[in-house]
Formats: sequence, C-alpha cells, structure tokens
Amino acid sequence: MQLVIMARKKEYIEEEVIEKAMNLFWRNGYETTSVRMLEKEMGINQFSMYSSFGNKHGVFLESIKCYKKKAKQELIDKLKESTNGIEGIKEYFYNFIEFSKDTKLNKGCLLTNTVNELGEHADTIIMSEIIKFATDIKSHIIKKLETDKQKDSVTIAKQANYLMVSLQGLSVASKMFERQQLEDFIESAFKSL
Amino acid sequence: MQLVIMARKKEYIEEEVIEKAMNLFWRNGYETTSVRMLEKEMGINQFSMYSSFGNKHGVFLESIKCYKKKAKQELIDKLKESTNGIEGIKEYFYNFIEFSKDTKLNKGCLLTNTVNELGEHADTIIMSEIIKFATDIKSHIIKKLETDKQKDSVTIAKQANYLMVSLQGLSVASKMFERQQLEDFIESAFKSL
DNA sequence: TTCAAAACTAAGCATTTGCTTAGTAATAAT
DNA sequence: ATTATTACTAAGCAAATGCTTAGTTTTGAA
Repeated sequence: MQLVIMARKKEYIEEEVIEKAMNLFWRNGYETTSVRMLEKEMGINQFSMYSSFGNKHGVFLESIKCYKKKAKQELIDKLKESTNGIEGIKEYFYNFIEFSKDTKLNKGCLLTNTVNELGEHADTIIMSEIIKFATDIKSHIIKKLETDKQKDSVTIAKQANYLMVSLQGLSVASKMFERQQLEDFIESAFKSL
Repeated sequence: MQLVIMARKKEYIEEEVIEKAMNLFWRNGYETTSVRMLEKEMGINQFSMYSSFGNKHGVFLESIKCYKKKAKQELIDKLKESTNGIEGIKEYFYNFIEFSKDTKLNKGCLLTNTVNELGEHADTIIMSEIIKFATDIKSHIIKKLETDKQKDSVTIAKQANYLMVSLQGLSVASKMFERQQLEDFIESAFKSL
C-alpha cells in the first residue's frame, strides 16, 4: 500500500480520528465546525490533519464516507435483509430515529444536513457522494415495494419518490419535534401505501 | 413615534433594507451571510446597520419577522380564506413551492432552514418566533381538517402532526429534488387523509 | 552509527469575521 | 447664523478563520 519507506510511524489511526471528526460535523454542520475544534476532537495537531487529509474540505469528505459506511451497516443492511416488504421500510424509518439520536433532540442525517446547509454551492464531489447515497437508499426502497406484486411500476416509482421526501422530512423534523409527533408522522405516512 | 428631535434624515427605509437582508439570509443561511455581504445587499453602511438593528443578530431577527409577514400574506391568508377543507391545505403545499422558488431549485422555508442550521443552540428569542409561527400554521391546518365532521379530535391531532412534518420535509426536499418528485410527494401525502 | 525520510510541536501567516470609533455632513430648533 | 442632534463615511479594532512553515523528534535502511 505504502510505496515509500515509512520513517516515523503515525501516532493515530486515520479511520479512528475521522469518525470523531464526522460526529463533530454531524452535530454542528460544516461551517460552524472550525479546524481548532476538529483538532481537539480528533486529538491530533493541525499539521497531522492537513498532511493526512489535505484541508478542512478533505476532512469533511472523509467524514461523509465514514457516515455512509456507518449508515450502511446500521440501517441499510437491515433494510436489505428484511423480508416483510413495506413493513421493513417502516422499520428503517424507526431505526433512523434511533440512529440519529443525540441529547434530547436528534442530529438528523449528516447528508441531508449538508445539502440543507451548503445548498447549491456545495462542491460537486460532495454532492455526487450525497446523490449516490440517496440513489442507493431509493433503489432498496423500490426493491421492497416490488415485493407487492399487485403494484405496477408507475405506482412504485411514485411511492418511492414519496418515501424519499418523507425521509428527508423525518430527518429535519427530528431536530425539532418530539418523539410522539415523529411516530404520528411515520404511522400516517405508511397508512396509504 | 420619535420622541427626540430628528436632526438628519435617514437615507433608507428600514423595512425596505430588511427585506433585502431577509432574502440574503434566505438564500445563504445565517452563518454564511457576512456583515459585508449584508452591507452590499442592503445598500447601507455598517454603521447604519448597527444603529438601526443593533447587531447582526438583530438584523436576522427583523428578517425573520419580515419573512413571517410575507408568508402570512402570500400563504397563510390564502389558506385561511379557503373553503374546500383538505383541498385548501393541499393548495397551501403547492403554493409553498412557488413561494420559495429560486433559480432552478428552491430556497426552502427560512424558518426551517434556521432551525436546521442553528439547531438547539439557536437563541431563545428566535426560537420562540419560529415556534409561534409553526403553531399558527398548525392551528389553521387543524381548522381545515375540522371541516370534515366525520373526524374525531384524536385523528385530527395525528393528521395535523403528520402534515406539519410533511411540510418540513417538503421544505428541505425542495432544495434538492425536482418538481415531479415534489408533486408525487404532495399527491401521495394527501391520499390517505 | 550515520542519515535521510516521515511525523511531530508550536508559532505564525494572511484573510475574514463582527463590531467600534473618529471625523464629517445634514438637519431642525433656537 | 448658531448650535445641538442625528446620520453619514471610512478607517481600524481584536478575535477567529483556514492554512503554512520552521524546527525537532522518531524511525528504518545503509
């Protein structure tokens, strides 16, 4: 992997410090998280940060990848393995609330937070990572909807669109509403499907 | 209104420059909007800004009030005057998409954007303004739901919760999804009510 | 044991942030 | 016309931002 000879060993594991950075970005967003804050949270010097990840933007990009990996393990894989059709999607919604739990209120989804914060002037690399992730989730939702053989493809497409937007809604709403209101939302959302 | 004698006249109308500030905050969010950007957009000097509104936070607070006023005129009053029950709420959803239109994608709702950006460490004054606004919308939604005499109060409460979260969802989703996906969302969202 | 490569520490860089202040111009009352 | 009061311009402030660099320590290979 490393072609050049290693003179002095790194005193940290990049994957480990990135997970800490990710949690900070998740709680605070991109702009509000300063390099000094990252330094403290990651437990490494700015020099090390820049030599490992290039710049703040690089740290963020790796944090996003870390988030995707975590979400895949704790959310998407469960959805994939579910065998109860739409009910599995509903469980995904409930799992997401647990996944994004913080003190009292929730942190939302890091990727949704990012789109919401940076909007259209988010850079293209980050944006494509986000779109890839969203597309992936959507495809799994479609697969679960397809287990109901009654549904035609147009209905499935519409319902998948609907569920994706609902998921975004849940992400933001979980940052300001109480548990009960979120559950009312999930239950109502799945009533018509 | 003004008790002290006016020595030199202000060269700007506070309401006018605040509307410009509001649009800037709406597009960019609180942190990303710098005082220098506000200066340019509002067309007044920093000194004038600070003497009129105290600080950046004050400009933002007035911008929020301005947004609420605009939303009331263009959205809430229409909802209030509607006589077709749930259909009126649905029209509110469609009107919101128009209301928050920008270049290509949408700007979302300024208040939702703010909660999403500042989260729990948004200051209490701003937070209470936001909550007051959300409560107001919710009460109007409930009124429209109540026109259907078949529905008991528990159902109405649950459906109102559901619609409020859906509205948040629409706000965020409109910043990243295309028109068709948003319409699929609205149509599906109202199917079960 | 020497030495070059890599990783550390810590100080410092230019720029931008929100905000202030010194000095000048305009206005209404005397 | 004088004067007090307000509003303007523009320069400047400390602090924070993302990032760099000079100097030291650790390491594996010769």
